[in-house]
Amino acid sequence: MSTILEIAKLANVSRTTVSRVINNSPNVSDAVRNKVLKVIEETGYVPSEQAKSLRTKKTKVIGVILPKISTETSSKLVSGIDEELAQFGYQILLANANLEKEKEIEFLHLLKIRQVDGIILTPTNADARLIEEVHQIQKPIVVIGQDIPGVSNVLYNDYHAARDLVTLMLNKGHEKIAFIGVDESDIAVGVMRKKGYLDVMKENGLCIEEHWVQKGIFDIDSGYEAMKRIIQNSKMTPTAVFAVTDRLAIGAMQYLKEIGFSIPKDMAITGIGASELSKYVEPSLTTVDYLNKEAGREAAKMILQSIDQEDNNINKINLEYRLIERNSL
Amino acid sequence: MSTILEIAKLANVSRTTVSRVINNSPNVSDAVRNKVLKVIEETGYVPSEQAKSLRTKKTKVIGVILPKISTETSSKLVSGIDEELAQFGYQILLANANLEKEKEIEFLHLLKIRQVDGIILTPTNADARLIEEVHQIQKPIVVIGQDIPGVSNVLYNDYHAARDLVTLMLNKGHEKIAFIGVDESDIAVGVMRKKGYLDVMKENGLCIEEHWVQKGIFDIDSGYEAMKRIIQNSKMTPTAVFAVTDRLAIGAMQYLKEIGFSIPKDMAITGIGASELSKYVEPSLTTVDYLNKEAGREAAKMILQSIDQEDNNINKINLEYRLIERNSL
DNA sequence: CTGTTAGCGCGTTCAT
DNA sequence: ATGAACGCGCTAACAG
Repeated sequence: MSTILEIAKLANVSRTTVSRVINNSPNVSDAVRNKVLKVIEETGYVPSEQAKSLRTKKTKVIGVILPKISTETSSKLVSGIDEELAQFGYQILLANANLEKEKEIEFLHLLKIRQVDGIILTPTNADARLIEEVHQIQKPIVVIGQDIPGVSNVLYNDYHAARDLVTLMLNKGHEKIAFIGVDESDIAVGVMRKKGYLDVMKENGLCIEEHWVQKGIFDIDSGYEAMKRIIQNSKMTPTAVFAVTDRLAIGAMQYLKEIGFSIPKDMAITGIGASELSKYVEPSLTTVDYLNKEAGREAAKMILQSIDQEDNNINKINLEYRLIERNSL
Repeated sequence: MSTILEIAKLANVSRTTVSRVINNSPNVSDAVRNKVLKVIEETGYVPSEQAKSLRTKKTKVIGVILPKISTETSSKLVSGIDEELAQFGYQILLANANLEKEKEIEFLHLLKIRQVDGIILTPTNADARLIEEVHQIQKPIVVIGQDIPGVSNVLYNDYHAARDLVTLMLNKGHEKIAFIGVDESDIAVGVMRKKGYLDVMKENGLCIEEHWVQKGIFDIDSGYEAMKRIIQNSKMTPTAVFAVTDRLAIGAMQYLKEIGFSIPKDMAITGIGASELSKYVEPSLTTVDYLNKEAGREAAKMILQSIDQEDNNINKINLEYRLIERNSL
């Protein structure tokens, strides 16, 4: 790896001039410019982004903290983020929290140390600890999916999506609707989607049997187990289930099929996420599409904006969602 | 962002001493050490990884170039890479080539100027241009999925997997077997899997009708279209199809279902990849699992090794694969 | 138009 | 055990 100084010597100019050539400064004579360019060409010299960053205080890198790296949601999100960032020469430094709350905070620090220009955080919780850390980061940051006060947010409309789905079930004639959720430290998925369910049920004077409300984690198996508990423990078997994610819903379907239930005749079912799977399972799953890629794009736009303008005005946007009616309901 | 100098002043010591404390040098008296640590604590000072890298020539960052970011394969791969790297404090700088050959090369350069400690490349081709660039990178590099001479490789056993699959079809009594592949600039998927198919057919004295061999890109729709062409143009309708990816296979299934074919009775079908989808489509798809996460892990191990040992010995490993027999055959 | 001088924030001899 | 001085590779004043 040659340095700018060597190029300068070889071209018989000062380092400054070489720097000017590299950065397309207009104040260089064509003769000198060509001479320098030629030397650069010959030596295969590439300037160190490293050293450059040290001076300019800009790294052109955005840190992205994901809850779990190998999920369809993350995948789409990153894809959207990258699409937007790439246009402006930014790259993504990945951090995988792997569903551990502590790691989210750890990475927040690590990314700061690495001098990233901005951070996009997708947390699975909205705990006080995290909120505090987010506030102390002193860097452009946008949080996806959890409403954290005082910072920019890209939010899914969890509450309304859940309401819409449950309402749809009601309209199809279901009254005994069970629920498969996740832990409530996750405000968006755990609390808001559940609230949507509870509110609609309440508003319609429908009562919910104790065992109808179950909790899983974010995978197919736990959906299977949750459904099993519903079937085995309920005094009155529900006619429909609302699962807060597609995977949970698909796990539930697995169990139902296993015990010989026909879907949606014996049991209707819905999920959230519009995963690719939801389209191809039998029967295809009624769900809502959160447009994750769009979310990623928006988050990227917001972070770039706050980097450019150096303003600290926070803004929140609520993403659209799309109800996809299919055959499981 | 405070600097090491400020800490030094506040603690009434030299920058050197602060540096020693940070790096756990033994040659510091406990009194001084505690004083410095206290100041660091109070100010919330964090050393700049940036500046540090400039001196040490190590960034603790590995660049990862992916063919396409939002695919299950990439997802698993990155997950495996990250799992391994995280243990040693390395992070991933992501680069999405988006199936454009030029971008793979572009990113190779970009990652180099960003001073990453190593590069993991997953190309979709093995063109001369790329090979040349890979050789000139002067950085630890490992290539996944394409056999590029002169560098370390993590390889899938494309040829044998294809052979196994086609042989399996033969054993089930099929003789008229069609093929859906991809472009042959992709040596691994395009050439080797096709060769596996052709060889087995030939060795068994089976002839292949012209229209039985079709090509798609890496998505479901193109599998649908390819299958359509096979059905519509073939003089003799095949009884089985071997698609080189699950998505292609699933697209083909879509078309077959649409025209009322029953799978596997009227037409058997197999894919490659063991995507989550393959498990849940109806009927479930016979495929081979390439253990992508494992591939990522291996690649990460190899890159770390060549960083540590500064040896340039290249090594190639062939990954195991697992045949998964399901109901589409 | 071009060069000189000064750092950016840190680690590392080499003295003391 | 501590500190002064130097340099990593680059950009940004300020002169000329």
